[in-house]
Amino acid sequence: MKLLLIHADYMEYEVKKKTKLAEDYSGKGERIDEVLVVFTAVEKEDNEEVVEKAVNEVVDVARKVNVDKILIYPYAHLSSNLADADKGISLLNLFEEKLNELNEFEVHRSPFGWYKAFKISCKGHPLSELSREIKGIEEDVTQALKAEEKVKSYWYILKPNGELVEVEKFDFSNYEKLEKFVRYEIAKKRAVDRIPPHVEYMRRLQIADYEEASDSGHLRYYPKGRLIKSLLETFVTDKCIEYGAMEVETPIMYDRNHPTLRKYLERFPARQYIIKGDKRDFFLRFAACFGQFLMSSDATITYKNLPLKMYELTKYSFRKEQRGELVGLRRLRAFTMPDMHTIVKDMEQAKQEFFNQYKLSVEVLKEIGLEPEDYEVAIRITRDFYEENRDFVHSLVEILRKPILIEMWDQRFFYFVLKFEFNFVDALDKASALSTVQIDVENAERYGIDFVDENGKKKRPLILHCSASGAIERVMYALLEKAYFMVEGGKLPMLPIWLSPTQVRIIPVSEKFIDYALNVASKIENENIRVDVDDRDETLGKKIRDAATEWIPYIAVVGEREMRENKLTVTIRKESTQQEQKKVTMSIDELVSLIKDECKNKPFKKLCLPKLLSVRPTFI
RNA sequence: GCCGCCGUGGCUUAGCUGGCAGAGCGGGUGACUUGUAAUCACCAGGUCGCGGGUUCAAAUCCCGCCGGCGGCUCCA
Repeated sequence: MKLLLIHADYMEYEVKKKTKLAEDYSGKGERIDEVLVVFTAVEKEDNEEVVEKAVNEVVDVARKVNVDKILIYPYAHLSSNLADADKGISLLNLFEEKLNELNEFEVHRSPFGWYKAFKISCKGHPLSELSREIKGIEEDVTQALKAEEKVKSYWYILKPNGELVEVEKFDFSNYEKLEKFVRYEIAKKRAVDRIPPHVEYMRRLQIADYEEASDSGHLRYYPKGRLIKSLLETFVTDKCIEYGAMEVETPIMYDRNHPTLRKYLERFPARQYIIKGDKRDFFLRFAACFGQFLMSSDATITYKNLPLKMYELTKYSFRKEQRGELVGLRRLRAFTMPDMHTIVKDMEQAKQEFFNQYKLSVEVLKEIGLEPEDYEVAIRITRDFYEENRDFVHSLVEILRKPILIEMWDQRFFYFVLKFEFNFVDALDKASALSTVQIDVENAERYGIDFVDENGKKKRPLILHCSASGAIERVMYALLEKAYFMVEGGKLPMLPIWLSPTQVRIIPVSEKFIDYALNVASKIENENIRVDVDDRDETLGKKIRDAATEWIPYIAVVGEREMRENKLTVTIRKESTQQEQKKVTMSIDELVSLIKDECKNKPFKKLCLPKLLSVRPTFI
């Protein structure tokens, strides 16, 4: 809402002619002496709270300049973002009403939507001309946050035997990670003061880096990082399509004032990126929900189409997280999220899908290289839903057979009644959600999504939100943190073979063997394995060391002996320790089939760097 | 967003009670032609995060900002 306040000797206006938007009015106009004129433009985002605030402002000024008459004068020209006429009129009426309620001023209001002539005599003292811009959005945030604060959580552990115990009564002695996770969730206390291992790794391995020229939380990915990310993206996308989802693509920005999106948005306005357009303002999506829900709402869906699964890899989702919360690959403001939505006909089908997608998520993480012991399960649920679906919830614990943290609420505040997350607990004891599935009971209604049932009747479906792996960047974070745990366990850190940028490095013992090395490399390369050759003029020891610091899983040295015997001497990282390297003599074919076997059913991409190390740039 | 710590060649850093900005790695050149975690020599490379202030003099002291890390808060 925009206000222009003029303290006037008098204000005189004459009502001339209707516009299309005119409200009913039968008078001719009026003249008011010693008045505070409030030129007012009602804007799209305005609401009752904005009016309240405007009233306070106006009263404040009126008292300061000591007037007892106020004229509210609708004045569209103050804003380029006007609300529609209905809203304008109703909020102006409210404005008038609220001022009247104070019984302190004589309140006038000139008619909305008429051409009017006016004369005004501005007093010209320092307070006689003031403008005010009033926004309600900040207020919305605090309201929403207040409501959130009121939600009390009850914490339980669901044991593998199906017993539900209060968190305080659970014996954590064999569940160190779960205990850390629970403590993080409930108490949020940590006291580790150092750079997270994955941040050091992501830079040292030339995977990703901060980009100061962008906003915080937007990273750059070097060739190796891009390759890893691309493989993960392809893998998760393939898994969701295999699961039966239809891949779609939707816009990354939406009208801030779109009637359907607005409400959903207002709850979290502080975390939006806003883009100013010519006529409209836009926000950047924070997930694929908007696009897919709008698409679903326009689609013709019948019971035969259900469950209907739609998938998009959001590149990117934007969330303007608080400044102090951003860390490396763990928490970003722009991230890549596999986002699948499933439209189901009823709660039975929702539960069935929830169960299946829980299993899908376990499988996706496992194939990526994150085993069930690498993460902790949390289920968030409303008490009603739990009471009605106790057996179902308990059936979930059967899947992994490990204790689950349960957070229960007396009433539903979020859009879902049930949600699970797989949380990774890192070297600093921080927990981050990877996979998640939620049963949404609110958005089908909000977006007007429906389907036709067997009897030809329109019905409201339920919707599941599923991110089978969680954000891709966060998966990379988890893999790097996991590598750090390997170091702590006395092992050599590494990525899964299928994600290692270089899978095999060929190191010629001296310059004489470069040709042979290239020959070997091309044989391996033809088998869709990423291989490179260290042709630099360095000592063997140096080249071995460099390959090791790059976490290369297979290092093959070639020289006189290998050439003669047509074999490779391969250092296998996975089987080596910090003290001792595991060296195995094997043929090219043996090495190839070893790697092929380890990368079975995984996507492959070619090496995105020069094959020769001598011509390769360093980014960091 | 709030509080605390940090910011010196591409990287890791010394210098910080004010007085010529130093090293190692990496890079370039040359020598060496190497058998499993750093070969040797020489050379180049610095607005000391940015802006202001104090001072004869600021990487060093003060203020503001930007960025990073941690804590709080938050995580649809």
